[in-house]
Amino acid sequence: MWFRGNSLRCARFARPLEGGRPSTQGSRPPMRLSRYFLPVTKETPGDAQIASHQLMLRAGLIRQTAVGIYAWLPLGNRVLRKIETIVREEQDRAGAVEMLMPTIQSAELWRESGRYDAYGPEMLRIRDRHDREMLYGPTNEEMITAIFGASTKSYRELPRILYHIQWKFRDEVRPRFGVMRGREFLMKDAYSFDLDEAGARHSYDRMMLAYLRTFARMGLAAIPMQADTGPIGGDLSHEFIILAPSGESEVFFHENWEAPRTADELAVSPDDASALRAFVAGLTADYAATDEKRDPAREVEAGEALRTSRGIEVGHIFYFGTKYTEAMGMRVPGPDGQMVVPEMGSYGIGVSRLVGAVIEASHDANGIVLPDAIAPFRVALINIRADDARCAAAADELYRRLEAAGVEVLYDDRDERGGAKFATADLIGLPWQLIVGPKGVERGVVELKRRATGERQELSPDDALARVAG
RNA sequence: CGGGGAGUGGCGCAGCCUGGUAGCGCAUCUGCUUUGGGAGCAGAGGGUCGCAGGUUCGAAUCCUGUCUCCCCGACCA
Repeated sequence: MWFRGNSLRCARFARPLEGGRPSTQGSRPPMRLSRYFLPVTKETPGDAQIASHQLMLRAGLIRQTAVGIYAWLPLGNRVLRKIETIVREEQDRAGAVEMLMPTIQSAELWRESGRYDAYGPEMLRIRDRHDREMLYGPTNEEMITAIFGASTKSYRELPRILYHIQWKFRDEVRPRFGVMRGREFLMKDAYSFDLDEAGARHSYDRMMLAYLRTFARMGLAAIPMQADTGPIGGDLSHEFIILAPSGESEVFFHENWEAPRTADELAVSPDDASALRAFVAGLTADYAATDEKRDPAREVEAGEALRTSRGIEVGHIFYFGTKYTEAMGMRVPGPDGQMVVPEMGSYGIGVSRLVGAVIEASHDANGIVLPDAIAPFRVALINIRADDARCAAAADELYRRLEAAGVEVLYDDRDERGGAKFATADLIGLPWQLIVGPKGVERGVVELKRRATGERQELSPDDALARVAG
């Protein structure tokens, strides 16, 4: 049996390694390009159509393994994790509680809500060895309601917002655009449980704020737009759209939405329901709607300030009342002793989709231009003369100092020509390039280039470090 | 699911119509020269042409089946 061989291998690995290793190597991933796995290509792969997909393949972020299914290579994985971390921090800040539910679910759960038959062929259905019907979860409303409902015995345990960040699968008829419309995708989905509609609105506003902050931190202008609630049902719903020419849908909005908000502008406390309501109402006062939800009257009102664009959906929040709590039989005794069916909302962010969406919104002719907040490394350290001892020593020294200062650095120490290294650095789009060359070393300076603007300056190594660390 | 297209060294492609020693560019390896924006020259390695049948003296090429992938449409985070 395969597991016997496997356990034998495990046993071998369990033996202590001979000889010692420097502790830093054990605890830190290699960030020297000569030991990294970054398969970049000069030519554009034939099967990618849009810029972000082409660039993600060329820059060695992903590889497709089946239609709509991607492996995340080291650099892509780091971007994914950066985004995930921001999402998590803002969920936590909003008062949501993280958990983790499985990818595989039982059909029985979905029969309770009636969605097993309703969902259609987008659901990947599988059978286990006992011929039990299972599925690879496309979402988790049923599961969270079953779990949370089974252990919640009083109104005193409400409200709650629970979330997890987990892989989902939807068997799209036609996957395309790389990770932006894959079949397997990483998603943050949160579920709120409240005693009444007023409470549910507060939960909704908490998530609205968390979403605005999440996208603001990524440097994205993500616009909350009135949206259809889709097959999931409900009446209060916003899609978060970022603008990009290749977006999947047409959107209409007031020009005030064009400037990205900063997280500082969104510093209201999520716990004060009425203050938050007022704040969110103010923020969302300007018109913004997807194609299906256009409002001619408000567009006339916006007048000259009305803008239209293509957009990519990166998040969706909606309140849908008692649809699942009712179907799954969740009830708790309320303050007056009467049974109450909790009000729910659910809130998704397409984490893996965001990687593509950000790149779609931020690239140029030379490659990806990553926002600082989600860059896999902050600095590309480039020694343009690997054979020059003085350059190598200067670059090695900078590498050590950057790491010591806690700056995430990818050190291009490969035996390549300068041009190839510049091209790679531009392609992968790290925010800063720190360039060490013989001319500069001669004069005791290094060159610092900002990827987004192309702006370069010569600085002493000390000043360059300070600039990059700040 | 309907319509269209493609599978040929790691990547991008030609060859197929008209069957006869499998080619080009990039990448890789070796040597020399080069070294601030994907270097030059010389040499080398690497492909049972997606897979399975069939036709034929002979199949990348023709026929049948099958798998995989791409594009357009309807659908979706």
